[in-house]
Amino acid sequence: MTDHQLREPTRLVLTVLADAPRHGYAIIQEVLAVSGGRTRLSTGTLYTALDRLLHQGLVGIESEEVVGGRLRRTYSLTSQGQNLLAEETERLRRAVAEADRRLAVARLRPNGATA
Amino acid sequence: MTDHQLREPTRLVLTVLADAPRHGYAIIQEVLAVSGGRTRLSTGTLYTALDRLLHQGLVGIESEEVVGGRLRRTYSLTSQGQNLLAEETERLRRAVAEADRRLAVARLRPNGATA
DNA sequence: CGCCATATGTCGATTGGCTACCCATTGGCT
DNA sequence: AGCCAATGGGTAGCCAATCGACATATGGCG
Repeated sequence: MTDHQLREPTRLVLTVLADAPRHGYAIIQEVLAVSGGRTRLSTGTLYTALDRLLHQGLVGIESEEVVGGRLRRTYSLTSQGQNLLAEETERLRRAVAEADRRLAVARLRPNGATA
Repeated sequence: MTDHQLREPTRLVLTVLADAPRHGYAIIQEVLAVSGGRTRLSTGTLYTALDRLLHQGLVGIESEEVVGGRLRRTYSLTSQGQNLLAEETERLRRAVAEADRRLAVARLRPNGATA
């Protein structure tokens, strides 16, 4: 199925990787900033998500450098990831329009349509 | 925080209940229509979601009628549910704008996606 | 009669996310 | 010296929502 069902944390990871490659910690900071402090990505969520996205080919490894005996990876969005994010964004745009439309109807009749 | 993180199926249920009360099967049909046949809500998802949403006070029971020895419930969005959907819609609107902005940056430099 | 649409529901497995940990280093405050 | 915050990367176990398959019942069509 083409039904991808991205959840919010995962979608935000792809979003903040869209304009520039970043390493894990930077992704967390960026998501925090973008969401206005609302979405705090935990490391548990992030690294398992990155692992999953790597296997799905949605993100790739930009570079690896050894810092203090540790591997620091910088991740980037693959073209496949870009396509998925673009599709998902279109889907959301439609969902937003639909919700707006229906919420407007609801406001016209404050007590609902008596079935 | 009470970070609700609505998943897509749940959000679509609230969306199609926004303009009019509907019973379960009608919700499934409506979601299918709205999504252009893309999102097929399974009954497993729907009825457990409705149960959850009832307990959370986001949807209410509009009416109940007995048809063929069975209870047919018609659900409606509560004002609390309306507020949540409105908030969620605003959040999504910002997310869409953010994704658009970053995807535009990505298109300006096609070198990034090394994959 | 079999099959499909309508209609409501349960159950087990899977997925993804979350909390809570683990590790290391730099730097500032007391 | 002892501690905390920030930077940086990672695992384990538990939980909630979703998914797929099944169960059940009525009524219409061929």
